[in-house]
Amino acid sequence: MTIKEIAQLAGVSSAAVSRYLNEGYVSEEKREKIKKVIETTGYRPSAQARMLRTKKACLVGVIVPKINSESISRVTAGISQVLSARGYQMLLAITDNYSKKELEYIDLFENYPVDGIILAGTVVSARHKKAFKEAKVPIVVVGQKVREVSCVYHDDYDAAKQMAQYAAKMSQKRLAYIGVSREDKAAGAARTDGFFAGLKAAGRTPDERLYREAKFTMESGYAQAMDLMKKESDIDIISCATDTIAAGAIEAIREYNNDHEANMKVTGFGDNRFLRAVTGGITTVHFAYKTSGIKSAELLLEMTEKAHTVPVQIKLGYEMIKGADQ
Amino acid sequence: MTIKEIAQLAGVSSAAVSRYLNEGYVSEEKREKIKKVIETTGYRPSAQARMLRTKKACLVGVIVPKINSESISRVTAGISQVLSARGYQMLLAITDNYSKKELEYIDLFENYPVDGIILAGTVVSARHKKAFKEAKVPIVVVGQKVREVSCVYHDDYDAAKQMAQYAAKMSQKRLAYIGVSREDKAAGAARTDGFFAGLKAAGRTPDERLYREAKFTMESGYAQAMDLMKKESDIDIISCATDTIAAGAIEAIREYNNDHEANMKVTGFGDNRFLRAVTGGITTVHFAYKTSGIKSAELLLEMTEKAHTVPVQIKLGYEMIKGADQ
DNA sequence: TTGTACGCGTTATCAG
DNA sequence: CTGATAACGCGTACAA
Repeated sequence: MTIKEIAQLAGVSSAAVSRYLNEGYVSEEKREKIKKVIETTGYRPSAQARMLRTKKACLVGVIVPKINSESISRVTAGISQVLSARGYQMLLAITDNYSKKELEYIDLFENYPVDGIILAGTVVSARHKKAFKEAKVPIVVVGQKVREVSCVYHDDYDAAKQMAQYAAKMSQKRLAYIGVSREDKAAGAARTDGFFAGLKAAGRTPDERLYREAKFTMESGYAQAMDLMKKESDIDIISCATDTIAAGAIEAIREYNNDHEANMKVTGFGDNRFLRAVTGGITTVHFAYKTSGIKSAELLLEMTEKAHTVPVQIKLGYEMIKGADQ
Repeated sequence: MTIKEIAQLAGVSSAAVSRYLNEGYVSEEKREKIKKVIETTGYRPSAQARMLRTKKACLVGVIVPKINSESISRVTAGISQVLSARGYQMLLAITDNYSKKELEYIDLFENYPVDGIILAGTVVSARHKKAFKEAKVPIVVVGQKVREVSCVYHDDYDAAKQMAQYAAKMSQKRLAYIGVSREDKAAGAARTDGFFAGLKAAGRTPDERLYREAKFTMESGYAQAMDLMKKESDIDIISCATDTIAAGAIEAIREYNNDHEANMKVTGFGDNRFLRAVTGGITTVHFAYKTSGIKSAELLLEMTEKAHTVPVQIKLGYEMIKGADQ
């Protein structure tokens, strides 16, 4: 079904049909005819052809490191909500944590073309920044603070600082921290720095022997927590950079103590609902992930419409969630 | 940057550039020239224009009820893996469990047009079946058994039957089941029927007072488990239709017993990794969700390429996961 | 208000 | 092997 066929069936020109579908400017009489034909044929204009002509794709590319993660899926849900409400479609790309793929997808989407790109960033390298600068379409980074383009991020530093102070109060003995690579400025550098700043503010001296670095997986959290317990003694709190890592740590603690009650607490980041329900709640930080998805999508659409030039940085707050064990 | 400009810069025709980019059929001399120009300009052909011309979008529409769910995100990860390996992009639509939106998106995607649609189905109504029959592009349903189109689904009935027999062995007293709406043939009807069949096979008489129906959320699982404990006594096992519901039940049990050790066990479906790590593992069923995503994408691409006509039904097996508590 | 004609960036055809 | 040229389906100046 093309617009021409519809025009023929309705006995009008294709331009009239096009106008009927878009602006207006068509007499009541023809409007009726066209309407009838469209309804009986179930005609729907081709989005492709329209895009080619109008240069407006109503399409946004979303690049995420992985989809099987609560934080990311909440961000994605927020993005999707805004996009679909505004008639946009979402082209989703999953990079499996390959930084290189992020660049490939930015390139691919740019030339697709999409109207804009939302990147749920992990590591922002120099090559990323170059790509941001040269980008032909608006880009919004969510989850990381970036100077080159607009971004929506969380206050990781302050959250971690406050968390450390909480944890210091809870701890009678030694306090360990399992972080992630500093390459990730948000979950890595900011949380680690904030955490150690919090420790100092609480009058504690950070101890390198009590610091471990994990990947973003439960397995890795499990391994690092095990390592801590085997090599160090008198730890009563293991603070983790994510709830996923915390889940691994909980598993490790249970196993290390042969299912007996252990005198060891775990804290996390992210307020994973599953974890909260099942454990009764550990001390963690609630970040408004869905909100950051919503904000980033709104920001992006605004940029596509108004041709912004000045990058905007939006910092979202957080909420400490006290554990049931505290 | 258009193909014409590239052609001009390289001193060849646009057709030559097109051939260079696709099939071949271009002399070594010109090939060099074109290559150089493309590299210096960073030209990338417009996917839009290509689609319009070739009627091949290299685009697959994926419709899911929600993204913030482990099973769905695993399915999606599988789909994405296959699609990106084969050079396809994924257009993701989230329906928020509105069955009506599924139909809208099918319609939208069909006229987009996309090369095919994967529907992570929940409730398959008569209108769905009508849409399947009238579809102009291949459709694969994942997670539900459907006769009208190809599908990839899990053996929910047998899994539930076996689960009931396990649960019956574990139970000394009364055994409750929290299911979901029968409108969902897979997680609802099949699991419920299988479960009761398993109970009978184990020599138990199903008791309606011990059956509850929940939504697909922790909150709902929590509420139904609470209701069970308040109204019925001597329950020692609560089997749940999903791990998410099971998580809610675990929370309810903990709260009902004021954090004291309860003599009550929970089973689930889905083998949620988070739940396994944190609880030490409840008895559950592992479904190969990622595999079903992979299979459905492979099936769909095969259909787009070979113009299949006969629907294929793929049933995937399952694996019982014994709980640590058993 | 209406229809004609052109162009968006590609690929496919066909004559050279 | 190559280069004009005609589509693909739509939106829109422009003339009527």
